[in-house]
Amino acid sequence: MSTDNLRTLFQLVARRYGFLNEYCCDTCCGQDINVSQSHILFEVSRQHNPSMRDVANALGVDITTFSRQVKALIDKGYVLKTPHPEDQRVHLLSLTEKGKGLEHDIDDEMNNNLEQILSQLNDEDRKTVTKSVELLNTAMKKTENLCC
Amino acid sequence: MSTDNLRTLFQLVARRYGFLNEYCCDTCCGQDINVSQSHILFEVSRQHNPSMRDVANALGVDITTFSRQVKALIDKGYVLKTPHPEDQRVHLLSLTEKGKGLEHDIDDEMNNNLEQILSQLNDEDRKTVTKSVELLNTAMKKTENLCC
DNA sequence: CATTTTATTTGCAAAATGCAATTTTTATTT
DNA sequence: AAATAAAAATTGCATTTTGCAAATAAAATG
Repeated sequence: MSTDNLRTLFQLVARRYGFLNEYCCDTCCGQDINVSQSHILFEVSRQHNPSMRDVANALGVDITTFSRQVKALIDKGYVLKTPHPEDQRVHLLSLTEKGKGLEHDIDDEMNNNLEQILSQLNDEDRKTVTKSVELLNTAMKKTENLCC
Repeated sequence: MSTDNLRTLFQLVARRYGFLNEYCCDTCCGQDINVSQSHILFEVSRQHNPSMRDVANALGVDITTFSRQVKALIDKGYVLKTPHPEDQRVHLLSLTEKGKGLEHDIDDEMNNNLEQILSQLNDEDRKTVTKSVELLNTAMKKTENLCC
């Protein structure tokens, strides 16, 4: 069927998914936040009161760049930063109601678009893909030491 | 099994694949080129004598930024730019031998790492994943109007 | 032949990046 | 308990990246 190697297939899917991310980020918030800021919303929403470092590490970005992006999100009213009750060095991140709203909108839009993509497949293929993404997550998590 | 929604699963896989990309790019060329330049190598290698615009469009990047990144790749000896024989406005891109070598190294490294990730799966799951990436590519290609 | 369109490049200003150094707080050592 | 080291986060600063607007050059259109 396809003559492309594994890397090529992954590369193209990742690229197209990246386009979808940009598109949904734009659609949901105009130009109020950029894509890397939407990644921060996603990760803060996923984790429970993470520290700055937690999120920066998860996203694989430099902590100093991250610090400034978070400040931008705070200024825009999407994120809160509260000192850790037992360790004043640490600042915990959370989403404001506005931030939760935006993150929810983006998540919705992304899921809708992914549904639309998967709707091209028959039920069996669809299940195959869904299962594969889970398999991939598990396998990649185990192999995390490969890159970072 | 997993309680994450579709978007979350995709987001994490895409993120991890991005890490892999950075890692392989670093491993193969030190700091001689950056990740977006490696994307250019990948795309120029895939297409047959594409124009500037062809590649910029495929990668979804602004043509002016692209123009400068290509210039950097030319200066480093990875890419050639030759005028289109029938339309002097158009410049065709190709890889030098050095560029082909680097692209090949990165491709190799990426495939090896992906193999290592998939090696955690049994044969059936592995086939499931491989087939899914192909299915996804096809479905995403058809739905391309969604975002760009 | 004049005008428009297309491909690409540059000017320029804004944004993002990351290293080094700093500040603040906690942990460790003696 | 004082001194030192380590950790979390921020800021200074210089470099790189970005993208819009304008410019250039060549082809297409009228």
